[in-house]
Amino acid sequence: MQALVLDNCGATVMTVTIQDIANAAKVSLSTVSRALADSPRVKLETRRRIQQFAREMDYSPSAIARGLATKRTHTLGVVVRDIADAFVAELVRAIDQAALEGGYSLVLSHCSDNPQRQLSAFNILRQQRVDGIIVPDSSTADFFLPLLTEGDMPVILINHRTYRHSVGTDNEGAACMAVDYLAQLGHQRIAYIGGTRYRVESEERKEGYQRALAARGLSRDMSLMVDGEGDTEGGQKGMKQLLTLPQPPTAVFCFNDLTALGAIGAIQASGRRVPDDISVMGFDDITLNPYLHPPLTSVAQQKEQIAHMAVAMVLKLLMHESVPVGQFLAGKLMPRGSTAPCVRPV
Amino acid sequence: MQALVLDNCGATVMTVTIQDIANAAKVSLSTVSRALADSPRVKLETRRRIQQFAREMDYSPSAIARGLATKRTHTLGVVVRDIADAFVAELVRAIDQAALEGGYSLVLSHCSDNPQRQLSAFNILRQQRVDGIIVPDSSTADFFLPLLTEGDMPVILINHRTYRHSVGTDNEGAACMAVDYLAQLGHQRIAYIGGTRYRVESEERKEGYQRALAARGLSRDMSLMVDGEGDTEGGQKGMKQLLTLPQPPTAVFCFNDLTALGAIGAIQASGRRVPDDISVMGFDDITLNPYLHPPLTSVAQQKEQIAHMAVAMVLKLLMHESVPVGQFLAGKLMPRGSTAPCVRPV
DNA sequence: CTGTTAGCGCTTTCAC
DNA sequence: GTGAAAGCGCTAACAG
Repeated sequence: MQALVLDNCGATVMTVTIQDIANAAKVSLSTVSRALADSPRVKLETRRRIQQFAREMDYSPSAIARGLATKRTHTLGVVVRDIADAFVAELVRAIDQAALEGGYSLVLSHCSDNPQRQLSAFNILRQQRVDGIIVPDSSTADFFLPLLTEGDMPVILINHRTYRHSVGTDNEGAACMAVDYLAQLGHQRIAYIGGTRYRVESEERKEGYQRALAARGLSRDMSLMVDGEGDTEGGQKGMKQLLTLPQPPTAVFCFNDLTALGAIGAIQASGRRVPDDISVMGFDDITLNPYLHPPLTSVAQQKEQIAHMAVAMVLKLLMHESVPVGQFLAGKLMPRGSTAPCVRPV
Repeated sequence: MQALVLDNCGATVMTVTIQDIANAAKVSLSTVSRALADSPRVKLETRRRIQQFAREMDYSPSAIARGLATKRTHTLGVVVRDIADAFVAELVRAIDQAALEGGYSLVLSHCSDNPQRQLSAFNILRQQRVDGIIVPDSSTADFFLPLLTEGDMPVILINHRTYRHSVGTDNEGAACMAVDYLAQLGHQRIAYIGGTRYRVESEERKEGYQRALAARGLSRDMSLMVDGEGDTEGGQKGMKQLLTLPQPPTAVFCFNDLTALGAIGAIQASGRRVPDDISVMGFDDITLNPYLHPPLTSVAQQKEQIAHMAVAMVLKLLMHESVPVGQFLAGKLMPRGSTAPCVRPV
């Protein structure tokens, strides 16, 4: 191994540095630095030679030293309440992909529902000197907003329209489309189970829900609008509440797919069937949806696009380029087996 | 704001350094360094005073500078094939928790099924100088193994028994328990849908499956052992194949929950019902299981413990302490609605 | 085209 | 108990 022969530092497990390569190639340290950056300021021949040395010596640049020198770490912080939330995970996957394309990697930080953890998540990312932060889960946004305004680190929130740097889905429009679809199926008593943990988003979807009802001339019944937390349990509770109504809904639009899953559980537990007795519809369109039983009707968010936009926006902010104002993409209706025409219209 | 008054470096957005604090407190830089590390070598009073300054000036230590100086970044790399895989996500969540407790944060890197991405995932983590790597998803292990042996970075694989630094579940034992449970329900024709992507693990679970059959005196029928890839699609395909058998199984044990979900889909598509006609059982016990319809019977892996063991092991390896040989915990049976007594024994 | 030098922000000997 | 100074591995002026 060339590398070993040339290794002039006594220690054995010492990682090879740019200096080692310089010694080996008998050039100065800065020439190596330039050569590795493929700078045209270095003669092509020496450049190749140096790169060859680097390869032979199995050189791996220290991102950390580079970060210290350039004040850019090429890392993005990602703050999630819970990576095990399917939609969040899918978003993070897309963000990682987009980040990789831009030469960035991800530092993941959980913040749970706990203010203390949220603070420590933020501090960790700050100390790690990530170049920017992406928050794919709007349920944690309320906490971060205050912290962010004072810092200079670019932060972008996904699906948090009230924040200036946000991208995501047009929640209201998408929800309206969803509910309109239920109305088209002949449903007249359509309920909404919200997701209080996602304050802003849930309100937007509720707006869309109401707009669709109004457009179809359906009356708005406050008892059909209940709260969930945005998870399976919340959906279950919300649905139970709806089932106690003198006249339960024939269709329910849920804040997200997890909520819908919980709702379906409650419906089946009450001896009713989905979609025969009650149609259920979710939001987000997690990849599991087609494999659920019944397959869950939902409205899909354009995760890949959103992730790309988010990453692009952080990078622009980083370059002090002007960024477009929040872009919110259309949702896409995904009709599946959990919804069916209303068999007993009022 | 005290901090602003004391800020003697011209620039406005300059982050405060240890030097700034030293100037403010009128002590030397090294004293500040010690004080912030709460070293007893600094007089308690000055220590407190310096810490107070740090707080007022909103000082955030640069993990990156510290890393360069100490050669410890306090970050752990996590390589996943797909974070959107529910079990992986849950494991990562637990790892993050355990890492946080040890003062570590996580760098997430996707590697997909693609050798090129796998290599780049590895290189990114190497360049980022993570202190160690945890691979929660054994499906990517085959690729990493070669890379790892030559490096000096501690790497631990979860559920990859053939590797020296591994922790996880006793796959064979857990699978045996699972199949025994099905046998107890009166099933005699029990199938296994494997997960080829998880070569080692799938073989171990298949061993357990066969051991349980043998222990119950049930004959081993090769046609009842089919392949899946370890995802929903694979489960669907595998089940379809089983349904074409002259005498299909009355119960099927699946490599994991996703596979089981796919299998259930195929069963229902064929007009049969779960568990009435065929019982289905998964593995991993993802959190969604109780909310599926029918709720999925599974065998749970002790995710939190495993994550703790994994993190503890990397840290020990890092300290050059001796590590225990692979610890593989027992699985836990989680009987739910997707399995039922066999109604038509042979 | 290449080399010299001064940091980046921190830790850590070594002196006093 | 505190300070001075070297160095971690790299980049980026500034010279030549």
